Amino acid sequence: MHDTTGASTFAKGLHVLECFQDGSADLTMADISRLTGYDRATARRLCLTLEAEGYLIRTNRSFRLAPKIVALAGGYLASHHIGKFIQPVLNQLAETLAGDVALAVRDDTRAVYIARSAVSTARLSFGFSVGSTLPLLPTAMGRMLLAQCDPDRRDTLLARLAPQKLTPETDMDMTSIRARIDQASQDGFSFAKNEFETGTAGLAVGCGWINGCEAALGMTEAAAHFDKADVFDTALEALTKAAIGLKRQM
Amino acid sequence: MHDTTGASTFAKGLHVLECFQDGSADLTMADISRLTGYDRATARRLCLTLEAEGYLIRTNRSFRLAPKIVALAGGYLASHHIGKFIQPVLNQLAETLAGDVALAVRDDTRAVYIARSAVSTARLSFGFSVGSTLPLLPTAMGRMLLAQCDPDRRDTLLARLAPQKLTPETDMDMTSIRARIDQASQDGFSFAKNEFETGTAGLAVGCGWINGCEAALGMTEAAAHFDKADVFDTALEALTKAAIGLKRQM
DNA sequence: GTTCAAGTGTTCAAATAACGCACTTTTATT
DNA sequence: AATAAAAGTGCGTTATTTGAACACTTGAAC
Repeated sequence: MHDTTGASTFAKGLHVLECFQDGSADLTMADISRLTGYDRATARRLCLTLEAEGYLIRTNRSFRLAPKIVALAGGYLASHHIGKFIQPVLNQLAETLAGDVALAVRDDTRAVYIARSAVSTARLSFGFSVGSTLPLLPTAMGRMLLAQCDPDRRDTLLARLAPQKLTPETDMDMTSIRARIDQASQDGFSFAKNEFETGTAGLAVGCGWINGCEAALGMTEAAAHFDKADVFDTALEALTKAAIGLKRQM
Repeated sequence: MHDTTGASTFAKGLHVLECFQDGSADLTMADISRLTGYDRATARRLCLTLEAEGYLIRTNRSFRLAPKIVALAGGYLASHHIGKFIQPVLNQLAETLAGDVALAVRDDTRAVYIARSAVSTARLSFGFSVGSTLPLLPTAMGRMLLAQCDPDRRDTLLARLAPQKLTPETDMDMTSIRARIDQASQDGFSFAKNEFETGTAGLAVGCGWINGCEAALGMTEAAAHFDKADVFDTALEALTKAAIGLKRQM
């Protein structure tokens, strides 16, 4: 039975690469065989190919990602002018708000940071960087991204997603989450506090589409920071303005 | 003739992905077939697999990178604590120097930016981002990376590299370049001006190794900026101090 | 030092996935 | 309408991938 519309060996190899996605530093061939479910011999061939092609580095018996993968991501960032046009806007915004801001796009059921800026006086180092991912349901970013999807797409996605209790305050009720997304769609912004990580809050506004992917611009801060209404309003206004500037360039 | 120590189909697929590395926005299947030399049918199977796995997005007949590749790069960055520990140091440094700083590692014959920070008052937007690559020979970053290689590795690399005339001032003499690298190795820093891009200069210091890859910390500025000796000295000192702080965390 | 468990390397015949040609269809251009 | 370039399809051939079996290495425990 031939399926001439795909290369299954290649797909398997990509699955091996994806094992390293969540930052798990070191994986042995045996780990990868278990994670992917492929035979040990198969996992071995794929790992060796990745090593030969410069995507993995081996030390003793464990493999790690090589920086080559970052260069590939650079292709995405360059083709969308992230360095040249987007990043300066985010730097400006971070300084204005004296905080931590990021631009994210939706990749299937998660948000991916594609640019980020923070001032050194930021109260916390959240540990996010370009390439960091966030779940869609419990974050302002994620909800704003969902709010930007057309209704069909949004329904399809929501049907595939189930809330996970990340903190005591994570909203676990899909009806309620759906309502917040609808609200975000109307308001043009979304706010979430203590739902993803206790003590932190996020505020996000829509930012158009990047090559067909919904984009959102957001700010992450200590939860208490947004308590004063004027702080919230200032941030929202600055984000909104910046988003308009960004949309013009994409 | 079997070679059981590799998966050639997988390697071909990776080569297809690499076509998008240099920021070429859109490629058709025919483009990819030409670029890789693979039969059109082969290129098609690989492209469709990449699309199905979420790495490429198709619009009409052209493919572009999807943000998923950025999330994979995030795995590299997270496993090396770039967001949490390295980035804050770079932010601080960029503010101190009121400029554009970056941490790069060597990936074979090029430098890859793995973190970057700039203040919004920076005179120019150089257009670099995480994932941007630089040639090793005509840049301060690249020379500093080569300076950190052990002599054997350095020789092997230099034998594979040929200078390219990027500006009228690009040093094209390998003997001279080799001398500058030796100098960098002794001094602990490297400086290059107008060799990569007219009007810009770079200053870089060594920054240890990240998972076996040489790393360097550098600053990019308008060429004239470094003319005053005290500016140069201040920058060098700040870079050196920051590099020591970074090395402690890696 | 010995034992054991877990991981790794190697081989080979069988299975099957990939190949690439030839042909058709679609799309854009003139 | 005519043309060229790109994309999609089917299929016999080929060669790559597969996975079980066996051997080797490593490191921890005792």
